[in-house]
Amino acid sequence: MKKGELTRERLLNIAETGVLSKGFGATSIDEIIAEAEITKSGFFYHFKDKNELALALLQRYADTEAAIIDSIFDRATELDDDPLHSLLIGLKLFAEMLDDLPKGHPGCMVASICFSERLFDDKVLKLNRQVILDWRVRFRTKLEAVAAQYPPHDEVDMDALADMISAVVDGGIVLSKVLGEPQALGKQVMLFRSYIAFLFAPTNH
Amino acid sequence: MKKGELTRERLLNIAETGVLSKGFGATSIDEIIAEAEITKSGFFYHFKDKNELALALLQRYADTEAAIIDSIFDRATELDDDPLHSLLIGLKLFAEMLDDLPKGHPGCMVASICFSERLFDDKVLKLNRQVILDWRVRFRTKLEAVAAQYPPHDEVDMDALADMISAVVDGGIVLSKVLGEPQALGKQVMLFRSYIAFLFAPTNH
DNA sequence: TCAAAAACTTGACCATTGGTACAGTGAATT
DNA sequence: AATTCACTGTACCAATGGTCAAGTTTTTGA
Repeated sequence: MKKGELTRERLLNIAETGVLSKGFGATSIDEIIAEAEITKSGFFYHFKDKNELALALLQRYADTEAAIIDSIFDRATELDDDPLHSLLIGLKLFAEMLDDLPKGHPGCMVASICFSERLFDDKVLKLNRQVILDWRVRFRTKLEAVAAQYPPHDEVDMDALADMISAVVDGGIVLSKVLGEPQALGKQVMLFRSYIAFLFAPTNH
Repeated sequence: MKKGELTRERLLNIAETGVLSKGFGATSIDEIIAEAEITKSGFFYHFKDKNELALALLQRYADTEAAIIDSIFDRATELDDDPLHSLLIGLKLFAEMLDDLPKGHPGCMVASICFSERLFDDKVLKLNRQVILDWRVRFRTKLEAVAAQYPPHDEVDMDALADMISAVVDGGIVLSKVLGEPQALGKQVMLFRSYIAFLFAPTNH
């Protein structure tokens, strides 16, 4: 890796910690450059403004979260290849992973941007939307595989159901942060899992 | 009502619109005073700083939201006094109300403060926590009444289940805002309702 | 109706923040 | 050896959140 890329990564790491814990506005460029031991001009050499920083931060965040989710659900499929069981196992592994995070989930970049003060430009907002849509596709696929084998016991909009995991995670993060109870997030995911179990429960006849 | 209180209300109204749509940081005092046609000193006569503004905003928001929820669920109990049916009716009325909001839900003040840039003082954070806990109590009471009559088909933590409505609403607001789909919120509430229906479904034997 | 209190205005000032502009420099790459 | 990369340094700008002191008008209660 080149030297510039290393500095860029360092800046992103520092910025990410700040943004997720305090929000975008509270994370000043002055603060970032002080910690990174670089000058302001150096910072703007890498990111032409805060929009570009947000874009890079969001992209990186989305990629790493997607990788984590994929590895968890791949593992779940290894353990049981039935779509319903694998989904339920995946959700449990996911909840356990969230519970095991020592300081709780660091925060959701999507929600941080959503509630952020400075209005970002279209590029950032579009990417934010895309991240949610990617999660929708990711879970919709799994849900459809489940539904094909286990007909749901309620008429549900599959997109909305797929979105529910995003909603529960984001809502759970708000709960955890506001209540100061890191385990709150994992519990919410387990409740969502409980819903999935009911919705697709095999009919014993 | 005294004149000062009227001005204070006007300031709160303007600030609320700004904060819920753009976040705290993007809602500048200059902007608020311009719209209210008052001077900066006039503003600081009413609120000594942004913390006090946040406090007043959050308190008012929590009070009005609580009143809305209570009136919806009171109405639901009028329609059916069975705890389960009344809860399900209430959730449906709630979802419909959310769908009927012309511009979608204006946003959650709790989440806005949670993700807000400027770090608020302890008073604000404590009140934010209290608002979530009030919702917990409000729904826990209803859920316990349901559980007493209809034993749940899964071992669930009642506090977490009560918190789930907060999580789903906050998460749903994020979804609605990021996707630009105001109906997303109501759909999430309906999915939560679907879960409640499964969880407490009467056993037909 | 009159004095006191409430509800402001005027205006000066300050630190922080995001950002721009531009000239210059040492190290790495080609 | 030339060029590009990855910065530093300095100077500057507007907006924002706030503070302070002093003065003025408006309301209100006795």
